[in-house]
Amino acid sequence: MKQPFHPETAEITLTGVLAALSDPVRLKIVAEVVTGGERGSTEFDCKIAGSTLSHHIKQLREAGILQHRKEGTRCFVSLRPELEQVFPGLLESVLRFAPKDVA
Amino acid sequence: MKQPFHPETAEITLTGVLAALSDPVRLKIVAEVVTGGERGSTEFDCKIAGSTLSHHIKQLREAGILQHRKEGTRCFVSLRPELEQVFPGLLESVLRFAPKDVA
DNA sequence: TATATTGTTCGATATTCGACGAACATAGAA
DNA sequence: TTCTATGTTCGTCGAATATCGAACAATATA
Repeated sequence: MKQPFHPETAEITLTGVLAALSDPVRLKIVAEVVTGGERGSTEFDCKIAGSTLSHHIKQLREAGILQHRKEGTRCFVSLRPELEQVFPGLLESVLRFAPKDVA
Repeated sequence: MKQPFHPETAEITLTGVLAALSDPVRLKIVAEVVTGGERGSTEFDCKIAGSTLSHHIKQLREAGILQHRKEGTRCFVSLRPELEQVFPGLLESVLRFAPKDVA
């Protein structure tokens, strides 16, 4: 059960986080995880190919925004708690305006 | 004295703003403008070519973050006030962490 | 008018990104 | 072991991005 790579907390950068959030699909994923907690990676209703979804989740994981846990054949993503310590309040400030793009 | 193109307020998007801010050079420019008000475009101490600087300023302008004013042979950029109306508090929340990348 | 200053635009190059399908890997089920 | 479900990785494509130098445009000044 090899778990996916996550960067160190010290490697989380502001520009990296902003770049990861600057995509509507990824913003939607983050918004769902923030409001609903951990989600299986099939539960996001994006009309994109599975490989593309995997790509976006990887971007969010490597930016330090998401945790990614494998369990059996399933994958679960949740918000990475260190993000709030590194950039307290940032995510909330951004997601407050998310519906403008995600809806 | 043709003035450069600025998008309509309604065209300012969250993802567009985040993408524009997800670059260290641009983040630095915005930070300087926010703290120091209007600046001549030669006053940013970035060690990049003038054409590249022009490109970055264009990105920020087209994202709705900066105003761009030409006066004679000089150019002056300042924060676009509509940004605060569209996404109140967003810029402050981001720039609070800017030194981590800009310094 | 001629020259200098200041930015912008253009062309070239290299990189990255978002998207897809196909192939692969892993783990559980039959 | 064989099959099935679930994701990941790979290869590829076109589009976008970052960077530079060179050429250009506009304005002020000599």
